[in-house]
Amino acid sequence: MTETQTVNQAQLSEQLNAVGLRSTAQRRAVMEVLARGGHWTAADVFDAVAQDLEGTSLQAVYGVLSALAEVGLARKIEPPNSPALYEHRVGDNHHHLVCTECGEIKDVPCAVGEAPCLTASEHHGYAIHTAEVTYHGICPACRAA
Amino acid sequence: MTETQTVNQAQLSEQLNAVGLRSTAQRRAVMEVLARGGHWTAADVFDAVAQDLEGTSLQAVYGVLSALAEVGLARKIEPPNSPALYEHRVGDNHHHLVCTECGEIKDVPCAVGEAPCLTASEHHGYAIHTAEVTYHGICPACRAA
DNA sequence: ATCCTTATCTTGAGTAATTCAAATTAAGGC
DNA sequence: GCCTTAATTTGAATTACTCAAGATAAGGAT
Repeated sequence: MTETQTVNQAQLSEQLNAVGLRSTAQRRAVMEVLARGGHWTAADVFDAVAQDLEGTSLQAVYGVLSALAEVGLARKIEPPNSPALYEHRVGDNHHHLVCTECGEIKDVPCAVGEAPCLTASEHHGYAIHTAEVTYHGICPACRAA
Repeated sequence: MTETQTVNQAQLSEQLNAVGLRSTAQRRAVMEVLARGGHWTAADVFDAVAQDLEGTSLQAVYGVLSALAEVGLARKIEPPNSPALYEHRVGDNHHHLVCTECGEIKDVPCAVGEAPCLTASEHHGYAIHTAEVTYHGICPACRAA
């Protein structure tokens, strides 16, 4: 496990340096947490990070998360009625399915192969770089209730 | 103009009653504002309403907007880095184009005829009722700068 | 037309998520 | 191992929104 840790740390440092960010303990810790998969609020990440790295501040976590999102190492999603969520950015273009009752969020692969909705019919002169699809529905558990 | 006002008021009352909501001055005022088109924050609506209808509270505006959104007379959108926006619900299924620099938001008609992305490839048992597409890009003004 | 019930609005306070700013600390090139 | 500058800590502030109790007004019944 110490071995694995070390390997990860080096990989994380590389990733950070590659995008021009300094490799700090806080950033590596946040990246490790996100790498576990799933969707995390800033507070969730803070709690998880605090276990490994005592004395980290919530503000630092906010700063790290937005830095990572800015350079594309993490993805920020902002669902209705929920604080912002962050996820480890895997290269795929996946979307989100959110339950309008309980707020649960699931990943769904991009509907038709790659980026079906990436081309807006009228782009108003915008240089479009991403398209995000959010499906709203009711999850099985809430339908039952 | 008094004539037009009267007509609008009656139409608005009908729309409200049709969905089982009481027709109040505040609700009609908010509906008139939204009918002007564009995207409005709760605060924007409040400012606009306050000119016609003195003594209206911001909380009332919040209440009216969520009531209207709930019955489908208005649509709520929640863009990144911006308070929630409301727009008059026209029946079309249009989407939004948001500038990642300045936050400006444009409407775009649904890309391929009707609801191209409405069908998620994996629905995880959810009953999906809407799909929302948000395009992220840079507006002409910000590209120039 | 007036009363009565209940939805809606007002007033005032409270909260959660996030941001700002000044001082301190630590990365990484020299 | 310095030195510059980015990043973090600490503490406070702000924004967007929600909650709750009492007052008001819609709209059906009388």
